[in-house]
Amino acid sequence: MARQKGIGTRRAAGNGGETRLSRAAVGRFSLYLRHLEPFEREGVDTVSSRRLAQELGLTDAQVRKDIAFLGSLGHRGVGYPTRDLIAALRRRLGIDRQWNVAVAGVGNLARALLRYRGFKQQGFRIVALFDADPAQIGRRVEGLEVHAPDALGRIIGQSGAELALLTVPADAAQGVADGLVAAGIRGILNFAPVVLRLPKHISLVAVDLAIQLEQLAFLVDRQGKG
Amino acid sequence: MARQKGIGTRRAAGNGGETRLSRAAVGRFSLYLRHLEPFEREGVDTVSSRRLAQELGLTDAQVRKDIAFLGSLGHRGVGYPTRDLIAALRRRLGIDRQWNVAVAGVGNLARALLRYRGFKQQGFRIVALFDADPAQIGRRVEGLEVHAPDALGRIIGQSGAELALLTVPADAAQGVADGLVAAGIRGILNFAPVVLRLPKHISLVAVDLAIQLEQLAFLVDRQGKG
DNA sequence: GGATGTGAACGACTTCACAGCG
DNA sequence: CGCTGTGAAGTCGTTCACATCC
Repeated sequence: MARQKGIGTRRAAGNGGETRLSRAAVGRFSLYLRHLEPFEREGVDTVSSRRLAQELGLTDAQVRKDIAFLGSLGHRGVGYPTRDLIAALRRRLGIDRQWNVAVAGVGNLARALLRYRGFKQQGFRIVALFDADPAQIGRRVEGLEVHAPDALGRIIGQSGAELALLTVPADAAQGVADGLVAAGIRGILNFAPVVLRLPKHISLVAVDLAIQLEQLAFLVDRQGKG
Repeated sequence: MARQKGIGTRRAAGNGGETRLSRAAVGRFSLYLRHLEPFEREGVDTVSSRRLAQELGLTDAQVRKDIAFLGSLGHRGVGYPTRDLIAALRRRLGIDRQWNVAVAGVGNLARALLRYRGFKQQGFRIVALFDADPAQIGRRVEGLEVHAPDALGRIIGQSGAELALLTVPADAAQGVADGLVAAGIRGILNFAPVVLRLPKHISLVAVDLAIQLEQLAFLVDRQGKG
């Protein structure tokens, strides 16, 4: 609707060199990072694109293309220095520093996330909890006090949280998300099965568990047929 | 590696008409389905591609292309009948029947999934629980007994579970997955942060929470810069 | 008029294939 | 020789634009 008409979308000259960093590639960066971290501890100080590809189920060319976005840190005939590669990945992913995280909705999912060691390991620190249930407010979960929704603005500001995990019921999600945005949160990881409407400057990643399970059912169903 | 060389991968004739159903499209099917179900209850008996697109943040052309995979069930000048569209989506997703699901690893994440109403609503029924912790074995969670890992073969067979949710710690994941496969499971939804190696005939969907949070950090980081 | 269905254009991502260099 | 880095080719998915039909 209301897009451009005919010739329109011409870009600079030819196709140049610089391709943009694709979203899919960013997901693989996390994969590389997690896979490399044990290597560093085990003293594997060099890794080839072939090895990474095989162990992660990718092609070697793709691994090299991805890593090329981090700069020229490989050595021809040898491979990539594990240490440098990890550092470059962390920098590129924006996790070469600590991120403070708020959690809205303290149910089982939130508790699972609170105990998940992977977050802390990658520099994510959960600093604030919120729940609408009066029975939860004031209680402590994993050492953190649960706050009422009307404390969002104050507590988010104090805690320095920039990211939020949204684990409230579907019908409350949009309202709570709006509150988080008003409180100054910059990005939301949404677990509620609804499509959130947020201002453009707020980043959003959605994880929908029912959709994943449906995808699995589809694949199995398909496997059974042709 | 060890791929084909030159001419290789030729496909039937030209490019014909039939395009394959993309993975991304399947994910959107779930989205459409969830969005449409309330409409049916509210008596909205027709819906246009434009409306769906706007409410889900897509383009109308994409919605039409997706729905075209389900057959020609729209009426020009009118839209799609909600009821038919829902039925076609469920059939295509393979959820026009019940799926029995086993859960391996009864931690907080599993408990969250057990309570998640969206699963049951879409025809997924959790029928068996497993955990390696002796303190859990024999206890009941949400009405289901927790079984020891060595009962996998017997219980999976009895319960008729075809899908499994894998919510065990990373270092146990591959071993438990192998056990699930040996027990006759046909698809695994993996929450452990490892890349599983499975036989080709077993379907796999992976949900990695740390990766999602890292994506969010990347987006926020990027938004802050250029 | 209004909305579907769809070839064609477009753009994004992946793989190929090889030059370049340690 | 082995492995990286990268244009070029290929594949896949999305958007455009319009014929078509109620």
